[in-house]
Amino acid sequence: MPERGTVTLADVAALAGVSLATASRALNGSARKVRQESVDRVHAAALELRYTANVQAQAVARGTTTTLALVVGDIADPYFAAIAAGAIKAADEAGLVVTITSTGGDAGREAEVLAVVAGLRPRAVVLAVSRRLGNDADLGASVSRLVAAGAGVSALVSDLDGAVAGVPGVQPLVIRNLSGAAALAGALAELGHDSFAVLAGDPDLVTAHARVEGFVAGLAAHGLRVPDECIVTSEFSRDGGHQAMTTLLDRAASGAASLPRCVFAVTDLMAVGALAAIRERGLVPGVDVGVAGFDDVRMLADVVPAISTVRLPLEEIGARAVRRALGVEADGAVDGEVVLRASTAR
Amino acid sequence: MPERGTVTLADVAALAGVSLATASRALNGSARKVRQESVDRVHAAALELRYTANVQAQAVARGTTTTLALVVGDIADPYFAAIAAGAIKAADEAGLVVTITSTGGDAGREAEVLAVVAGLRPRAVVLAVSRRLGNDADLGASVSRLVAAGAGVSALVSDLDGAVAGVPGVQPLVIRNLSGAAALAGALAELGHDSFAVLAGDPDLVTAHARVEGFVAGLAAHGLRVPDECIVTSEFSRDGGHQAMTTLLDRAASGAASLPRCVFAVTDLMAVGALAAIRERGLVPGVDVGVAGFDDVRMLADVVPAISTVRLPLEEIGARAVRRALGVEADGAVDGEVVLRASTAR
DNA sequence: CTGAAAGCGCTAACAC
DNA sequence: GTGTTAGCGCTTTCAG
Repeated sequence: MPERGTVTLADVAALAGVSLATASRALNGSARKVRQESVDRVHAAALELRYTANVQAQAVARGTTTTLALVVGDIADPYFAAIAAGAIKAADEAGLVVTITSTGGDAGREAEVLAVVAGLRPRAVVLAVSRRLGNDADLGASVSRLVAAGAGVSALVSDLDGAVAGVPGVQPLVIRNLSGAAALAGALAELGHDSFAVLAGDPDLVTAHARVEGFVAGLAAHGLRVPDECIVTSEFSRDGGHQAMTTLLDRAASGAASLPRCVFAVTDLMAVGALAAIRERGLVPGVDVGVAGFDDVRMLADVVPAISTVRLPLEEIGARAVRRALGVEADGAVDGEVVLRASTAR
Repeated sequence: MPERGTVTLADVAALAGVSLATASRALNGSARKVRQESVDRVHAAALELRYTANVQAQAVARGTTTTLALVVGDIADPYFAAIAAGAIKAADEAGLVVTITSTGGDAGREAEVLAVVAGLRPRAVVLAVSRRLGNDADLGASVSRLVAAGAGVSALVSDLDGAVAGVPGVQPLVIRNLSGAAALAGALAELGHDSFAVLAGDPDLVTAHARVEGFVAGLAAHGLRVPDECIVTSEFSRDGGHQAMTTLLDRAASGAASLPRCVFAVTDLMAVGALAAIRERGLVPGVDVGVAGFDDVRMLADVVPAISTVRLPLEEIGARAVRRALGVEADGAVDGEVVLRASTAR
């Protein structure tokens, strides 16, 4: 029984009665031609032996891998999960296997993770991480090492693209958070909303920052503004949204300030938290105070009231990012689409 | 400038003035001892050259990889995403890189995907896919090939575990859907509910099937039963839940049957769909008709009314699955925990 | 403790 | 067309 440990190409070649080289050529479309009969014999042998080529060995021999590395902040986050889904699909279509590493949102781990990724010698890498303002230097360094090692790199960045976009060899896919948020602001203004607050999340996050900037700018274009004290920061999460909204509510309750009639949360998750906070005070979200989010997280479609938001084609973004990294996609920008729903009905 | 293309161990050895062998031994804890001075010189050289070992080459030489393959149904599904997150974390702790492949829920693609996975020669593989009743034979074949190739395999299965659990070398992690659903049924019965329906999802899915069975059995233990016509099948999705619930509602409206006062959806997503359907008819979910789900999807925590469910520690499940595949976890079963909330308040 | 050399499984010139 | 023979980058005996 030849079924012992692992079957190698040599085993197949032997069984087929051809040389290693011929077997290799028969099993994958090499440039060289192989007589049909040999091809058949080799295939038969491979099948009989249940041979599966060792990808690692092929990579070493060829000097190039079939791996696409995807680095995400947190795969459990629906935002990244959706991007990952799109990326996996596109990579699959390109015959690449996706390797996912997670930074856990920890900027410190980022360098470490990228070092591991570099060891993989991926054909391309897609970076879908939560960038923080400032610490772009080291990221830039790690990334240029990847590029030097031959990997095409695509990064998903916000409008405020820092280091990465500047590194040669990087094909950024920029998500236009700025203009998306501005468009949302405009739409809300046209709905007649005129008193706003922003649940800004973590101001150090590039994404959050850009959305706040965009929203404020969009409002300004309509002659409206958000008082500084109405831009409240918190964690970039459901609970952060809940907490920030509670702060606003508390302030109004104590008479320290009036309650804004419309609140923009920089992500749907925060918007959901805000909804809960509003409800806890006995107010009706969407009526007493409007709430808008960003991303259009699918899973939140049934939240009541339905959340007005800026829809981002997440899966498509993932797919386009891999295509960019592979160098087959020219367009490097993605726009969000404003979707008005019941949460800001007035 | 040595920074050209890729830096190899030979470059490092040369710069450090030692042999290839010594450099190799210095860079990773080989059994053999290396003089401290040499170690330092090698490390210095590696640092200077920005050397990163080629993982593939190491794999070929060592005959073993540092890859853990995770096969999921659909990474965009929060259920799988959570499992993936836990798996990635645990793999990371074991020094393994995770490769994710998605079957897209397509049983046909499964064999294909597993062939690719086999080529990766992963140290271990975790199968987190939606199994269908019946077609276990081929899966079993593919899996035993993986096992033969030296991979530890862990599969997440329901109580109704078919082929996989039987394949030698497989360390199944069984999720006790049956008893979880039974416990939920019991809890609802004790709450006083006495008229039930089940939104069964796709009856061919092992998971859905087990949950229905368990629920029915749990009810039976309390002397209650679900009329056959009240077990309605549909897609295993949010929309499926909506549609199935609508069917029930229609029936009641036409006087063909009375409306069950409590509905069990085999997954939270379906429960959400059911909530929406109930609301569309002007009824109040949680009051006019109770709804319970399964999984306790985190993202759905803010849905109103809060959904009673069976909580599954998804991330932990992912982590344990990799530990099982690695052979370091003995316990092969996971229990869900019944969580009663407003949706079944009565 | 260190180096030379033989692989690991496969590919790619380079001959025949 | 097909076989021979170098490698790919790294690990690991086996001698010093």
